[in-house]
Amino acid sequence: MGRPREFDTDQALESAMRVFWARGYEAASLAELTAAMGITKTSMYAAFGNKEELFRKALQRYGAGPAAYAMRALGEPTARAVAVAFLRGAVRTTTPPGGPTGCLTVQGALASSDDGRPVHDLLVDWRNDAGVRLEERFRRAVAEGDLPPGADPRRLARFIMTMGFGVAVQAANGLGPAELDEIVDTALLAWPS
Amino acid sequence: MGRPREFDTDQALESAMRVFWARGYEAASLAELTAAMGITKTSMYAAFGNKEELFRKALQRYGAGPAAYAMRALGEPTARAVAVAFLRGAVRTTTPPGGPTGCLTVQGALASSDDGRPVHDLLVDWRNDAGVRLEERFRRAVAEGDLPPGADPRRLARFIMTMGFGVAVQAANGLGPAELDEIVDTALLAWPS
DNA sequence: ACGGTTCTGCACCGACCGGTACTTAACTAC
DNA sequence: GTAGTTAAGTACCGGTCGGTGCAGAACCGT
Repeated sequence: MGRPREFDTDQALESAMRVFWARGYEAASLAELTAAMGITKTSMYAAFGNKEELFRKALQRYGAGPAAYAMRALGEPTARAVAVAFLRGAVRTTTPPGGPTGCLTVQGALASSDDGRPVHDLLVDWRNDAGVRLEERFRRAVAEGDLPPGADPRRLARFIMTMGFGVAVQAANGLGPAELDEIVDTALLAWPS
Repeated sequence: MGRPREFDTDQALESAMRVFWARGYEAASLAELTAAMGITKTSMYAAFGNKEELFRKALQRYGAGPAAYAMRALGEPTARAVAVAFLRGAVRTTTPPGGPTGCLTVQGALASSDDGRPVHDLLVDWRNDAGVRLEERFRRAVAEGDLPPGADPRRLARFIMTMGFGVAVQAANGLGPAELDEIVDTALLAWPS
């Protein structure tokens, strides 16, 4: 009951996510966010709480959308296939045809003022969690004989994550998917046979 | 002639560089910068011009100091030694015992508002230039027979740069030098024999 | 001693920051 | 029709942003 909302919250959140993606958390002003969302500040606060909450929800949406490749990659049958799917996914997501380059979780708040500390820490945790999940998947691969017995799952996971972060920076640097795929091919030469 | 300056510009610039390093360009406020430099805003403007000029000079100092490892690495005798020196240097610089973690050129302005665009572009150029110099060094290595004839210098340079950027993000994520060195060791398995 | 020059410290500028109080509009239940 | 509820729009809040005008202080050459 009450007056119905005149905008689509999913759509507005998608727009906000793109602004955060392009600008980072702190540099994305409420004025630019709400302009992109097509609503007023008042409506944003009523619907999402505040700027930080809006970012948290945008990050959630990012994880379920553009960054879903990371979870999907874990489902690949072999450790090598997981690594390949993960890095190819990173390349695609960081170089979308009609969207911001780079990775929201990397450029969202790599460095920040004291005010942005909560979001900074949130993203640190997000990135580390992704590494832990990759590590667990590789540990399973060792148990399944899919990786050599001497392989170090944690080390391999960190290596793949590091490449992913590097790809995100290179994408922000202007490299395209073809060039990034080449880099990924080179990196995969390090993968244990 | 005129009243002599009461502070050491080099020392003040060093302090400013550290603040930019920890906060990034836009999130570093003039208040925090000048507090760290031990001078007033007026003195800063008189000595360095404005915030953007201060950053440019801090970046120059960063290149000549903490990031000098990059230029130094180019002087190594073999391509492999260059790659090793470059990545080990990146690890050391992004995890200083008593300084900010990560890399100033990466977290300085990966994403920014419109106001920060000039600095953003400056850092993009800085990072790309580093890659080009590495590429030129590897091209020379191919000519000298130091790398296999089929090796692709550009691709190898981009791979090493990507690892360097990834290391910078992992350092900001909290990883220490020992863990980062492990990651570098893993990456170097991809290096052509 | 004195004019010229440069640096310092304080107060202040307009603009924008994230966030909100309040009025009005649009709906539902009765 | 009317009371209750929620959304939308405007106008505003104190605080901070990068940047500056101005007066006085510290030096130089003469």
